[in-house]
Formats: sequence, structure tokens, C-alpha cells
Amino acid sequence: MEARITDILHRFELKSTPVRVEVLALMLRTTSAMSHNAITEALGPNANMDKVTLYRTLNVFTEKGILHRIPTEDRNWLYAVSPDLDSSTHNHSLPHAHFVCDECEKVFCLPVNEPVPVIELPTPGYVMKSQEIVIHGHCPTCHD
Amino acid sequence: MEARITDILHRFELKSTPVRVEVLALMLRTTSAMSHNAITEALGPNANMDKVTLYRTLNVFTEKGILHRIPTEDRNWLYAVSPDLDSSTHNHSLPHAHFVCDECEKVFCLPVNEPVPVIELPTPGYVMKSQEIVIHGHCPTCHD
DNA sequence: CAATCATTGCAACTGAGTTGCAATTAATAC
DNA sequence: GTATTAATTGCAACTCAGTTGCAATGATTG
Repeated sequence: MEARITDILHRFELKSTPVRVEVLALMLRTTSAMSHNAITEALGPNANMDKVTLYRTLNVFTEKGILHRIPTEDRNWLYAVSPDLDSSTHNHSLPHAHFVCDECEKVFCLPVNEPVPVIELPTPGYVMKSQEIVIHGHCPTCHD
Repeated sequence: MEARITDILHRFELKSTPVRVEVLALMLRTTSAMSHNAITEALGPNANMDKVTLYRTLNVFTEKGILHRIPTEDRNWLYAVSPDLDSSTHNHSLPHAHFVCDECEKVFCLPVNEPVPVIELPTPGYVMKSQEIVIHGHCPTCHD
């Protein structure tokens, strides 16, 4: 497990440090996307990690494609493990949808199995490169 | 024209003030979504509008449903006139897509004519309330 | 045109995220 | 193991979008 994490870090050409191992381990065992704040709390006070270090770690992970970043309504960023972390291709543009629970405000990444239907662009001249789907609703924990 | 704007403001139970008329007039004649900064520049220095007043105006417009707000990758907000402003229903949940030009970073609101195809949620217990589509690509001005 | 309540402007604040720099540490080479 | 070197970490100070408090101004109603 620990070995797997070191392995991932090296695969993305990152040095394995305690900070990175701890953050990545947390992200891998989490189901919903997390903010910088949520990650700090989840790590606990004994982690004693500098907030700048955490920001930089999250930035590096995002640049390398280990994590991806979701902007929220309230000007924060949420981080989640890229759905294709274990595929050998590291293809960061795999289509996936984001489910936002309007109750607890958690964000879940959903794999999109069927091909996303193509939206027709009204004016000619628009060229589509990628497409993302955001779904709002309630998660299983927050029933209606 | 000026009359139409006052009319809209009153329809949404807002007093008609020079600030609001000016901002709404600008938003109505703009095609792409604009940031607070872009709006300030578009208004010009002679508008001499306090930045807080503009923020508050945009907030009120957003709460009332005259505008809607789009969070961007770089932690800003973009504002655009709601696509259903002139419909009598003021139905704010009309489905529409956002087209983000990766070149000039402008955001355009696209009406979605065909019903948005339903994504199947993998785990039972997820309840979908609404769905938004974000398309990345190039706008007509920024060809490839 | 007087009263009233919302709107405006200013200054100071908040909070997420960044930058610069010195101290530390992981990987590599010996 | 130990030395080397470049990357990582921690701290303090900063940036920048957006907010809050409060006094002054202004739009509507009678």
C-alpha cells in the first residue's frame, strides 16, 4: 500500500516525501472531492503540515495529473484523484461527470460509461475540444 | 430601451437607479459572460462606479435571477444575463450549456434545444435535480 | 415635498491561494 | 555509509477577489 503510493509518485517523476505520501494516501482512500481545508482537517493536527506545503503539494499533483481540480460555487477548489490514475495511459481527458450534492456540498466524480452525446453548437465557427457534465442533486447520505 | 431596462428592474422588484440601469444595459448588449473586472473596464472610467457597489449590484441581480454566475478555473466569477430573462416564467433552471473558449477564455451561454440526455447514476441513492454542460474549445474569433 | 427605507461610497476587513528565501531532505554518485 | 546537489519544506509577508459596517445619499410612496 505504502509501496503502491511511492510507486505512483515515481511514475509521475516525483520524489517520495512523507508529506506527499501522506496526502496521496488520504486522497486515495477518500470517495468525495476535498478542499484544502477538508484535507487539513482530515490529516489531523498531529500531521502538523504547513498550509503552503499542502497547497504546493496539491498543485504539483494537479500539474502531473495525479489529482484534478474542481472549481466550486464559493470560489474554492476541490481536489480528487484522477479517475484514470491506474491506467497506463495517464490520459487526463477521460470523460467524467461531477456530481454535486446540494445538501452536503460534496462533489463526487462519476465515470461516464456511455459516450457523452454531442451537443450541436448553434453558430458555425465554434470548435469543441472537450465536454464536462455537472450534475446537481442529493447524494445517498442526504436523502431529500 | 431605457424603458425596457426599468421595466425589467421593476418586474424583479428592484428600484431603478442609475447604477443598476447602466450595469444591466451593458450586460444586455454583451454576448459573452463578463467578470467584475471586465465590467468595470467596459463601463469606462467616467462611470466612476465604486467596486463594492458593482459587486453588490451583481449580487442582487444574481439573487433575483436577472444574471447568473459562472465560476471559472482561476477563482473568479463571470456574469451573464439569464437566458430566460424575457420569458414570463423566470424559470431559472432552464437547461443551458456554457461554452468556454480556451484561447480567449470567454464564456458563452448556449441554449440547449434538444433535451439533455440523462446520465445514469451508478450507485442507487443519488438523486439528480439539474444538470449542466460545460464545453471547452475555440470560439469563432479564435480559430484553431 | 416630506418621510422612509433601500442604495451608494468609503475604509477596513476576510480568506484562499501565492511568492521569496533560508533551512532541510531525498535521490544519486562515490 | 557519506558527500553532493537539486528539490522540498516552513515561515512570513504578500496578493487579489469579494465582503462587512457605517454614515451619507437618493428613489419611491403618500
